This record gives sequence, C-alpha cells and structure tokens, in this order.
Amino acid sequence: MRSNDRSSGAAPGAEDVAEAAGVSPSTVSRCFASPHQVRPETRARVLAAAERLGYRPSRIARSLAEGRTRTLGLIVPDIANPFFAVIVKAVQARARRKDYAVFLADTDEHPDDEYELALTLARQVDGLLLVAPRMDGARLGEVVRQVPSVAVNRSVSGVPSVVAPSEDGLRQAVAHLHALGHRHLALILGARNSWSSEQRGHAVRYAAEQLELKVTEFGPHEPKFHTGAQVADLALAAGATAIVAHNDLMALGVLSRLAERGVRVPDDVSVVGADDTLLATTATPALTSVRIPLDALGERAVDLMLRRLDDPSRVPEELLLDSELIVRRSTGPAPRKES
Amino acid sequence: MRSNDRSSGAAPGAEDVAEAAGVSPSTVSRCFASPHQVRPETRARVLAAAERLGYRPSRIARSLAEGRTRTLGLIVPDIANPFFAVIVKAVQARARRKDYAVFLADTDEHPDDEYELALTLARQVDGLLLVAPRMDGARLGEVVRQVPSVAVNRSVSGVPSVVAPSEDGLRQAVAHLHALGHRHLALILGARNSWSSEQRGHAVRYAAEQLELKVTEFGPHEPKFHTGAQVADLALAAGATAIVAHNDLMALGVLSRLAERGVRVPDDVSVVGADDTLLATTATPALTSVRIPLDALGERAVDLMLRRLDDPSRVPEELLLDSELIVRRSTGPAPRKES
DNA sequence: CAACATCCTGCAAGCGCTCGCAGTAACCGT
DNA sequence: ACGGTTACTGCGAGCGCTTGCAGGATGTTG
Repeated sequence: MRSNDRSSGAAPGAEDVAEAAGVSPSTVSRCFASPHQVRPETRARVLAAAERLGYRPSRIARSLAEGRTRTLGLIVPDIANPFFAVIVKAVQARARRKDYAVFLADTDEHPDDEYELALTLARQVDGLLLVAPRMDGARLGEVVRQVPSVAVNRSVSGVPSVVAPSEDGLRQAVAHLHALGHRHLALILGARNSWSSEQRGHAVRYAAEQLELKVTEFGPHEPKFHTGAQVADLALAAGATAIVAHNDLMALGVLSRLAERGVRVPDDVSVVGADDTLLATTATPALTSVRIPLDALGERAVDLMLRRLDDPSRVPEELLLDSELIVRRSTGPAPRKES
Repeated sequence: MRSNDRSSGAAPGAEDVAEAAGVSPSTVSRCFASPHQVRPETRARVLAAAERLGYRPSRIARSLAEGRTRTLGLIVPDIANPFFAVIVKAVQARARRKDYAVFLADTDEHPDDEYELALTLARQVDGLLLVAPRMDGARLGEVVRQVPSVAVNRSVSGVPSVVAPSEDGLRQAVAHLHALGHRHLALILGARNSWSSEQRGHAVRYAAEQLELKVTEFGPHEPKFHTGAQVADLALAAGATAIVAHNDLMALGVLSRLAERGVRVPDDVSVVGADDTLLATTATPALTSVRIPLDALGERAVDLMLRRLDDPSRVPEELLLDSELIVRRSTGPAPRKES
C-alpha cells in the first residue's frame, strides 16, 4: 500500500525526496532545518527533488521531534467584536511573518471556557496569547505556570503583558471637551468586572477633577449598543453636554438615541467613544474617539512571546502602549447656556 | 533529567499516568481514545490518576500516530472585516464543539498568500475552509486536490461549498423600494473580481427589470467606506431616490456623505446595505440591509467538512442558504416628484 | 471439566521528522 | 607522506501516542 509509489496522491515524505535525490532522509531534513550544514550542491539537488515532488515537511512530525510546535495559541473573548478582530489580525500577521501558525479560540466571553481552552491549548502550542482574559487570577496563574503566556490588555503581576491604558487619550478627550466649553460630562462605564473599564473610569474621573469638570457616571453596564442608547436619555436628563462612552459601540448607541430624539450632535451634545474601531470612522457623524494602537498591541504581544520563548529566563515585562484622541465630527463647542 | 519526576514542571505523559495507575501506557491511551474497550474500574483508576496529574494527551503525538490532526484550517481574506469575523466565530464555535481546533490564516486579501497558505496548511490540517477565496480556479483546483476543502461564499464546480447568494434578499429589497414608490435606483457594485459582487449585481438588475425600475450602476469599486461616500454624490446627480450598496460598509459611506450634504435619509433618499453586519444595526439611521446568515455559513461549512471527512466518497455538494431583507430606518417612501 | 468464546490488557511497531554521534572523504601543514 | 582537521552525510534512537496482535483471565457450554 503505502511506500514509494510516487505517483500516488499521498503526500510525499522526506524519505521519498531522499530517494529521489540519492541521499538519506537525514540530509533532506537538514536541508530544511539547517541548510548551512549541507553541501550547496547536495542541497540544490535535494531542493530540486523536493520541489518536483511538491514536498512539504510535516509540521506535525517536526513538532513532535523538536518538542516545539511553532504555533501560538490565541484566546479571544469575541472575534466578532471589531476591537478584538483587529488584534487577532495583527497577531496573525506577525506570527506568520515569523513562521508561526496560530490557533484561534473564541471564548464567547465565558471565563470557564477560557480556562478550559487555555489548558487544552497549552499542550499544543509554544505560547499562549491571552487577550483581555476574563478568568480570575488563580486560574490565570495556573495557566501561566503550564505554558508561556502573554496577556494582552490586562495587566497581571508576574505575567508579561502588553497593555494600552488609554489613559492619555482619555485625558486628552477630557481636555478637548473642556476646551470646547463643556463643564458637565456624562461617563458611561463598561462591564462590571472589566479591568479596562475600571482603568478608563479612573482616567476620566481624574482628568475631570483636575479641570474642575463635573462628571456624572452611569453604569457599570454591559458594553452594548442598546445600553448606550438607554443611557443617552439619562445623560441628557442629568444635564450633561458631553458624553464619554466606554467604547465606540456604546457611543454609537448614544448617537442613535440622540438622533431619534432630534438632539443634534455635536451642536447640542458632544459624544466621545473609545477604541477607535471601524465603527467610529464609519459613524455619522464620525465619532471622536480614543485610539488604541490595536495592531501594535497584537504585534508587540507576539514579539514579547517570541523573545520570551528563546530566552525563558527573561523577566516578565509589561509593555505600555499609549493612546491618543482622534477628533472627528461628534464633538464641538458646548451649547450656550439657555437659562 | 527527563523521566518520571512527577513533581517537575514538565507536562506529564501517558507513561506517567500509566505508572501512577498501575497499567500500561496503551491502556491509558485507550481510556481516552476508545473508553469502552477498557474495564470500567480500570478506566476509573486511570482517569483519576490522569486528573490528579493534570494529564492531557498530546494532540501532536496523537495526530502523528493517527494520521489525522483534528484541526481545520480556516483561510479568510480579512478578519477585521465584520463580515468575515462573524463567519470565523461561527466556524470556531462549531469546530470546537466537534472537538476540532482551528488554524486561522488571514490573507489580507492577497490571492498569492492565500494560495501559499493553503498549501502550507494542507499538510497540517484535516480540512481547509476557504472563505471567499480570491485565488484563480487553477490554483484552487490544485489546493483542492491536496486537501479536503470547502469553499465558503464562492461557488466552484467540483468543490463542496456553502454559499449565500443574497439573491432573495436583494429581490426583496428591490420590491421593498418599489413598493415605497421609488422608480430609479442607484446600484453600487463591489470589487471587480468579486464573485459575490457579480451575483449581487445580477440579482438587483434582474429584480429591477421585472418591476420596471430604472437602475443606474456605479462601479465596480473597492468595497470601502470612502468609495461609498464618493458615489453618493454621483447617485444623487443621476436622480436616483434610492441607493443599493454592495455591502454595509459602502452604504455607511453613502449615509455619511448624504448627512454631510444635508440630504435626509430616508426622507429624501433611501439607502440599502447588504450583509447586515454590526455596522448596519449600529448606524444612524439604522440601515435597511440584506441579511446573510453568516453564522450558518460558518457552521454549515464545518458540518459539510466533517461529513466529508468521514465519508470521502460523498459527492461534492453545494449548500445554498437564503437571505432576507431586514427593514430598518434608512428606507422610506420616495419623495414626491418636485417638478 | 475440557474446549472455546469473550474481555482486557500489554507488547511492540510504527507515524515522519530531528539530531547526537560516528564514519568517510577531502584538505593542511610540516 | 602521515597525523590532524574540517566538512558532510548516514545511522539510529527517539518525540508521545495509537493500534493490530497475542496472551491471560473469566465466563460459557456440552
């Protein structure tokens, strides 16, 4: 059955190439693994044969033998969320460039699945990229102990991570609104246990305090479109002239509700989003938003991981990326006092 | 160095479990692979030991031995595109439920990378899911010959595929506009070589013809936000009262430009998108759009693949999913003739 | 109670590649 | 011309699991 029947449909093995090139399988292997160890002419012969047969070394077998998979695991709460999608894309691109494949796992925001997936993937990848992990510290610790990991957008002591604190951007946003004459802003918080929501809340509160701006808080809320819409009315009732949302999606909810009520943006109310996703740029009016360097987040995470892999002794570092405010059409001068 | 030092950090192997449970490695293996072949009490003992040691079988080794990887390759043009993101999510979820992992590859819309990636992945997955493949027929054929494949959203003869022709939905859209009194609509086409763009063009043209609607076409265009915006002016100038865009993103571009010019939607002009992505639901005004069952696309693709895998003799089938119009706020009665 | 079917379990041979070790040939210096 | 290098290449032992085959223990039947 199986053997050197070249013509068959079965994928050729190193052995077939070896035979075709008149060398041993080891040499074929070396031609791919460490080309410099093989005499140029031999190598040429082997490569030619490989090419002719359409040979591609089996990564599976190689992984088993080498003890490393050249694969990264990527665990994400929700790929359909543009925020994460961009990170995934960046990770994927970077990894590929470094000749790493990526296993993608979407947890659908379930911390349990997250944990389970992490453990499952642990054995079959060289490293795990945990994007905005929801699982608790204990479990996270356990995962980290089993497999080299890098956390993205969540800072955990002892775990290398790359984080964009969006603090700068939010400060800029508050300053921007202040400069436009706004004196009372509404802040819409994100999910209850979200690390980033807390960070953002702090940042806005602090910045507002510095400028003696009044801020009314709403939430925590699931960061959904409809919750944004819902809060819009409350914010208006509270008398805020500017609304800063936890993320773009919520900001769009606000925009939508305001339009429905005939409230003009930015004439009557200004709205600021966060993350600067596709949603922000395609909104009407285009959304002023705090840009997080999402692609950089992904890339740096991969880099960090790779560096870590070939020098495990390296101390866990935490990379901070900074954010910036992107001003678009949804923010403008505060309306004149009516009274 | 390496051996049965249980306490060490190294992941435990089947051998360790075997020893702990007082059986042979084969038995341990069987406990996971074919549980019924092992006496219940023995199995319990083994599973307990495995649990205690935190043993997880190595998928790599298993793959090598079994000759199958329990992994699906998923090749996508652009994960950051919400359209594809949803498909990816569905595929991922479905695959996981069936105990398959998924390798994700983003080609960034490059047909060459697509081909290369497909060939590379071919060796390390059981099957390949090609989402909206851009590569030409010849190469596609070659890929298909090397590895079981399923095409998503592109119909290719001889290749099993699952496609949502969006024909129904577009017909509904045209009928909807017609019923609202529109008699002249603008059609914005997608990318030049896009299979789906052609399909959609045909569908709209045909439906319009049936209803004796005048249609002015624009494009083909890269399906981007700004091209949508650009075309908005042209469509207006042409006298269309309704605009059907190739996808939601372009429709949003239209919306944006119209708002900028003070043209009211839907009072002055109606706009219809396609794909019914997140963008459509979060737009202001919410976008009437043709819904494609994206998640079903992904799920069915996986199902098709798996069925194919355990019965390779099965003839390539093409699954057609149907689409429907989702009416939202961006479409309304045609404005009265001004003349 | 012998003869045989039935269940479990262990043995050992791979799966396709990597890599340490050893053998061979070509090359150098003196 | 000979010992010592150096540069390649082949050998063979795994990597951790699966699985056909065979042996031992039990159970069944006449």
